[in-house]
Amino acid sequence: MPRSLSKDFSPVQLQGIAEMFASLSDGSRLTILNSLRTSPAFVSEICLRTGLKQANVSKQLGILRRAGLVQSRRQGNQIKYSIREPMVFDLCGIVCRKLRRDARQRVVMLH
Amino acid sequence: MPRSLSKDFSPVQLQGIAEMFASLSDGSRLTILNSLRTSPAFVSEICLRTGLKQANVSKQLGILRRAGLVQSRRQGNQIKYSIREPMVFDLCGIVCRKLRRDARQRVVMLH
DNA sequence: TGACAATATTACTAATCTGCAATATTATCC
DNA sequence: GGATAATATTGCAGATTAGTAATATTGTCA
Repeated sequence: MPRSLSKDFSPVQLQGIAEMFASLSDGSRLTILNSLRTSPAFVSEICLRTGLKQANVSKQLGILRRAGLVQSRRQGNQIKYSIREPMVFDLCGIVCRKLRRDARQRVVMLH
Repeated sequence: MPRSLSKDFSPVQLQGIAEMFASLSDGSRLTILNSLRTSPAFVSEICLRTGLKQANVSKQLGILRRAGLVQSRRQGNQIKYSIREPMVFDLCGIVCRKLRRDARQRVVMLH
């Protein structure tokens, strides 16, 4: 079905979508997601991988979990986080390609 | 190529991606984009379609334009805005499907 | 040129958000 | 139980944001 014929999003949908994008609109949170891409990790490991402070990592993980983007499971003393929604990397890929397109075009415009 | 083998995003890329998501993280802006989906429109038409105030629409259009999501072209007295990046609706679609999945799963969990 | 219409910008308030230090919670081990 | 380690939460300062009213800009037409 061509895009032009697909249905509009409802106000409720748009609000939900906006909130999901808000969860993804912070560099630290994307860094954390990216660090979980290779493999699940404990909070302390995420701190090491990203260089972010523990309190900050916990806070951002809470936001990501409430958004349904990561999941956690206790393992003894520690809590292991993992990606719950791999589609987030699809989103990032789409955006990243767009950013590259824009950058390339900006180069051309200067010639 | 399986996702697990694709390359990480660089810090610079992640920051850019986060900023793009930030542009999309507001209900009014998504409403404006959605209103432009059917057809390009003048600012005054966007106000009518969305019910948003003129100053607000202009402000949000500025953010969307700076993000490279819409483009504008003057037509006499008015300025016509149009979608510059249809991929934004792909993003919304992906997120929307995820929200539906989550909602459905929440229903199941209550049984 | 002057009046008018369409859009952009500015200044502002209220609300929200990030990162941090300090503290609380939870589980393990002795 | 008490000490310790891992994680979560709280309170806070500084920065950012959305929406608004008022004002500035830009183009059209007489």
